Amino acid sequence: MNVLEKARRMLKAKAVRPTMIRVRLLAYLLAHPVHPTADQLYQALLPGFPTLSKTSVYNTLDKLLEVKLVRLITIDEKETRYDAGTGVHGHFLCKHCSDITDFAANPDYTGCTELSGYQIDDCNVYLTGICKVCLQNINKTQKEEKAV
Amino acid sequence: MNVLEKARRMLKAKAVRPTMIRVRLLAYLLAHPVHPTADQLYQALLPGFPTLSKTSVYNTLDKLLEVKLVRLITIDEKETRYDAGTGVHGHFLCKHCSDITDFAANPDYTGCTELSGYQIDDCNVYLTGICKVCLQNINKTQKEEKAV
DNA sequence: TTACAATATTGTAACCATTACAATTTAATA
DNA sequence: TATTAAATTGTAATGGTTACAATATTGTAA
Repeated sequence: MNVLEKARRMLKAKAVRPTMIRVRLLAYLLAHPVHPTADQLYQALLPGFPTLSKTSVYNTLDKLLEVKLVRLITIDEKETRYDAGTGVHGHFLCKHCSDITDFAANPDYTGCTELSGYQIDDCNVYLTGICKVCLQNINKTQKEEKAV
Repeated sequence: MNVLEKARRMLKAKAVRPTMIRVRLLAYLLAHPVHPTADQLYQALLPGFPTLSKTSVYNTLDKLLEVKLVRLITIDEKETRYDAGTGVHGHFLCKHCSDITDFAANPDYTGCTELSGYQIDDCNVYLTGICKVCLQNINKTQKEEKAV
């Protein structure tokens, strides 16, 4: 089953009309788990969908958020990112290359005294730092500078 | 020691000039751990500091962030909030009343395979849901509606 | 199929938090 | 006091997001 069909079924399962935009946008998110911004989604879908408007991207994302097929990621305060990845997982933002890496995280705060009696609907774990690749590049550069 | 003096000492310890704005803003954050927005800080400080400008609030926050006396909270994608609370703790956002509650959280992801070799500098845990008080109000309202 | 109503999409303009920048003020040092 | 660096301010711009009205599309029923 290709990703378009998969997206179509996911939408139907949530009783959301599987319109062109919705299917394509969800399919893109499923096929490209890189947490794109709204603008990146717009730019990516535009070639295959020339009548697409930015507003429609936002409308579509709102609808997908509403039925929880998509999650918001606010790890970067500059712009919101979107993720169709299911299941709880954390996000690591590299301050050097701005890439976001997923990692396994399923924290349990039900026993937390401060939150006793609270209804917890959603959980996001955001880490920031420097990723492996950037660390290696930085080390390499420093050695070269020393050598000079 | 009052909170202004405490703020002054914290700034000196970080080698940041304890200017009027910085001392007052940090003191306000220490005394009001409610995670205000930049605009809320501006409105709160303005009466006691009529020449204050919005830009200065942002500049001051940037400086305090730089020396890590303040943390960013991006749990709400609409606007950034600021927190002078020290130590790792999580934030719970009530979707009903928009209040943010702190809770103890000190997750350890150093053993996480996906992040092996990564340098982790900062950690934020964001939960959303409905707080105790709002849950009780909702229940009360529902009972009253049933009674009618 | 056709007509109608509901829903979805689009373009434009507005909104608003944040930032850029240049001018002014304040503070530190000699 | 003079000099210089740092801090503060006001204005204008930036840019992601949203409001809204017009248009297009879809689903349903006759």
